[in-house]
Amino acid sequence: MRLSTRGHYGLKAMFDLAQHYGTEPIPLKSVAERQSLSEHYLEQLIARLRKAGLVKSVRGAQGGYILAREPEKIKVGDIIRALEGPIAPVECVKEVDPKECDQADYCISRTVWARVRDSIAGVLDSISLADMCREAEKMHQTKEL
Amino acid sequence: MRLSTRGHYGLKAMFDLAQHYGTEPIPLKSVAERQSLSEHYLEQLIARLRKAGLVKSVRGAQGGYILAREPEKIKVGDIIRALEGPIAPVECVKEVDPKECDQADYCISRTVWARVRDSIAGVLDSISLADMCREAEKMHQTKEL
DNA sequence: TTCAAATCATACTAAATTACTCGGATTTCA
DNA sequence: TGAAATCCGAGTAATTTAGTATGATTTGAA
Repeated sequence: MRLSTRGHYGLKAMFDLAQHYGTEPIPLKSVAERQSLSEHYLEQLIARLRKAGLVKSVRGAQGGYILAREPEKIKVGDIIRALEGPIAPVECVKEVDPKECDQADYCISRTVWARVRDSIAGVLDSISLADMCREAEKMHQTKEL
Repeated sequence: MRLSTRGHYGLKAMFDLAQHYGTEPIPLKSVAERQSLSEHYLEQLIARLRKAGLVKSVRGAQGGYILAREPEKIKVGDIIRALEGPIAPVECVKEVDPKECDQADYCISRTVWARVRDSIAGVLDSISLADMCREAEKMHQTKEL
């Protein structure tokens, strides 16, 4: 029941972009450094995020990446689906285009996995990048007291 | 965010044993046939379940497997943990012995994954094999009307 | 007593996936 | 014109997955 590093690193990168939202484009190199990730590997991840319409790129010198919309309107679920595909603990309850087996109608374990899927999606779709930024701010303040 | 077939098949097998609970030991061969699974592969899965104390084995002819306790007292979470290890979308929020990175204290994405983990565990630990048997019964009745 | 049905144990393996690296082409600001 | 950046595709070592193969051991029943 593991996420790959794609989702793991990708969320970190998007959170980093969210924390710099509203300024100039952020080069991947700086994201990679701050988050301690491989820049080349991040390139591949951000390509998926770009194709999913979650970030915009600015090419050339002084270029970089920007969130395609406000942090409030990007949910963690959007990011994870873009990087890892539809949420599904098992193939037969994939959010889109599930491959159901012949016994799907009678399969009780399938209903268990559907509940797990909904529970995961519920959490991921309830948290926005803006929520994460607010939590970071709160944590920072608590630390300073 | 996928479960391996270990958890997937393992739950099916345990559900099969639950449906036959209270009778004689059930040979793996019949479980494998009913659930359309490889018997040899199931052997490996059930070995883990036995080591985890969830099933008891009876060796020799007329032998087989029995749930180690009532279906009411075996949760899906017990089965999944025995087969897949501690529940954790990412390494740093493993239920036991998590490998936290240096920034764990400040890492906001980590708190996201902790919430996902708790949500998954909440669902899995709320469903017992007995619940699944009742649901199967209900489904069967509905179908007959 | 012997046979067959079963569990138990270990080793092997093909295929897929993961988590990258590498090399270079292209774009664009200064 | 050069440096900083994105963009693109290929390659790859390591790991995991999903089994298969082989055989030893146990035990109830004919």
